[in-house]
Amino acid sequence: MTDAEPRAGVAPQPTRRSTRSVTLADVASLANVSPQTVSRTIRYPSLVSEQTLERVQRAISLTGYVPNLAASNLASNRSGTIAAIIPSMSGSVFADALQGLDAVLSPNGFQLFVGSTDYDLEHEERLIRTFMGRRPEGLFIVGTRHTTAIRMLLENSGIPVVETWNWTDEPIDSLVGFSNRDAIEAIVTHVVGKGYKHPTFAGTFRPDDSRAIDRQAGFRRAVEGLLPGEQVRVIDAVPGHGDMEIGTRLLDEALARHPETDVLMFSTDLFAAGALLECHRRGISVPEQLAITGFGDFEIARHLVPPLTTVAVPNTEIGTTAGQLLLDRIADPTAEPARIDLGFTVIPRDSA
Amino acid sequence: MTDAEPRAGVAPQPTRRSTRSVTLADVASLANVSPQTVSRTIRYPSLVSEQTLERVQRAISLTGYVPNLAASNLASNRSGTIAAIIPSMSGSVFADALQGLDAVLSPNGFQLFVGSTDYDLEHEERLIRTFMGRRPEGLFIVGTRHTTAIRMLLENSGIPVVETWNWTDEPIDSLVGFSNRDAIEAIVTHVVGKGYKHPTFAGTFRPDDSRAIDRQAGFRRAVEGLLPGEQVRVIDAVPGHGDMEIGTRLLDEALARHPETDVLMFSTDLFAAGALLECHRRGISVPEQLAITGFGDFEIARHLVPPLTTVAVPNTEIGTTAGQLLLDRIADPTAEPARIDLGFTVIPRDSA
DNA sequence: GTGAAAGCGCTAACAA
DNA sequence: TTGTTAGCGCTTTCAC
Repeated sequence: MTDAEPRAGVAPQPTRRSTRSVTLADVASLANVSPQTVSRTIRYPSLVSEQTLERVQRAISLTGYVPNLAASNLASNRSGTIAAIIPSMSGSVFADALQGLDAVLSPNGFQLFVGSTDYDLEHEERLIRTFMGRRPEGLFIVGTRHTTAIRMLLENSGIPVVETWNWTDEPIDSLVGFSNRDAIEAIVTHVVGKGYKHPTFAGTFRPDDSRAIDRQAGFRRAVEGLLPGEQVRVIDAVPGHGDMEIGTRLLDEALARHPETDVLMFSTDLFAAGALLECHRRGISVPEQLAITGFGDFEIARHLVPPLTTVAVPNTEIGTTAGQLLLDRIADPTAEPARIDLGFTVIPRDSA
Repeated sequence: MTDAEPRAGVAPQPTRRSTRSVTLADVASLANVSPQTVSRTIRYPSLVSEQTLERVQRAISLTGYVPNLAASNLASNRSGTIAAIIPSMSGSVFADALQGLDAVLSPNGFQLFVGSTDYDLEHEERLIRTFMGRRPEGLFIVGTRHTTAIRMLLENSGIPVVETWNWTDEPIDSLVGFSNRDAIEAIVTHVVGKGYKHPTFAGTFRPDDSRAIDRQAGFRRAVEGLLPGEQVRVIDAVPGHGDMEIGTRLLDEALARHPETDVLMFSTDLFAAGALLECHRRGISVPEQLAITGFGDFEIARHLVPPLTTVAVPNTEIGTTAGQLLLDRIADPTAEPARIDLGFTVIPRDSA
């Protein structure tokens, strides 16, 4: 017997290691059917005979078979995934939208890939490029401002894309959001109607955070329209650890730089809450000495003393609506892209 | 010319449609190199000649090639994914951990699959089964209680698993957490040391939320040990919309059922915040008439008036530590599983 | 109702 | 430094 002769009864060396996990073929040979029949049993149980069904199911549970979705994906050209791109995971608003998205998608068999851009469009671009490698069947993204490369990539991707949380006349594909600008304009209109004459707007304005920037623009437009001649006062702070902490810093700065302010309007409820609680501590009475408003209608807004005047926005609904839209367009790729304005609601409370 | 003879110059009909997207082979033929060289150029640029590198990179950008990771996964038996299983996406604590996890994983080329169990172990089981089909290279999971089927599945999965946010002597594999029981015991010890004699514990206690249940157990043990003869008062509420709202309901019930309470201890800061703000509204002075404590050291805790006595737990650090652990064990599968107790810190403030 | 053959797009292993 | 070959585990297509 020479080396060249394979020994009888011994399988030839495989040219590469397998995953060593249970495969369709293993289940098939245990159940004495073809691999194809196992696949059918799993995906279309009604197409196989009852006897086969039973045999295969027993083989599956005996072997602990877990289908390899990468192989399935490759063969079927369907990934069963949706990519979700958000600015940040912490901070509840986007998490709420994700929860809504997942609630709609997961019962329909889609899994969610999540990535955060940290409010950075370059980072967003890298993230999306990587994610596209998974061939997601749909994409959920916060914001309507993107690099031109990403715009092109997504326009040509052939999958449904839902931009969210902003409003634009030129979405890449579908859009589920509201106008942050109009929302701030509405709350400014509300407080001006209440008699306030010297509003100051306060927030953090990262260059790539178009929602915050839209809000600032809304403030500017509202003041110019409603209080002609009035200075447009905007205060910003660098983002840091702790939103309420930022609120107290913004309060400090507003008091120092614009003591004439009669209503301090924040770009989120968390800043407003920090400032309002700081007012308590300093004995500044709200709204008598200084009125305060927020944005977002977080739960804390209605529990604060006094409760916070703010704008409610549809966090969770953005996720569920976008999810449903993606499902519809995956089911029927000829469906038209949609533009859904979920709007906002000014919530008048006692802080202004 | 018979039917059997292929016509000269005409490729045989493909037996199935391709994905119709750009492939390695397309790039290769454009660059006049073999597919393997394209693969190498992408993955190990230093192994190809400068000239080839340039040619291939030009071909890639010309074609807009995006590698198909499902194919890569299948061929290499490496998915580049980590699965993360959390009870809920909304509510910042787990989102913070996810953020930490992603911060460590994503620079190392891993993508995160996220699923939420809604505090339901059966749901968790279904979720994990589905996720395993993606062949994640590691698994991050909140909690140490799982169905026995899942325990077995994960023990035999061959991938590193990190359980988090609890403490146990029998983890499936690695563990990064702290003892919720000890944490509550510590804060009870603190308030008893301050002279309080009639503590009541309040929270929501879902059967599958072992963290909340551990906290309740810690309270019981502490009271029995420190205040012999004292009744162990626990109030629960059904989970609902709005944590602060739950806090006000729990306050109501504590006042009604246990008026002797001198310190009301909540299982999370959010409940405590809701109750504390409700006390303001009702003119109940804190801590004079009623002391209040929380759990978690959320940002709001130090901004409340009076600031909230609570227990700080390492939310984000759980994510980063678990992520590092997963990376280490993926790099070196022979490494020992680790058990890391990140501990907690009682934060004495003025609310108790 | 079931099976055989081919191939999805990539990488491992080996050869040159 | 580069190319060739043989799969990874599944689904599609088509035949029976």
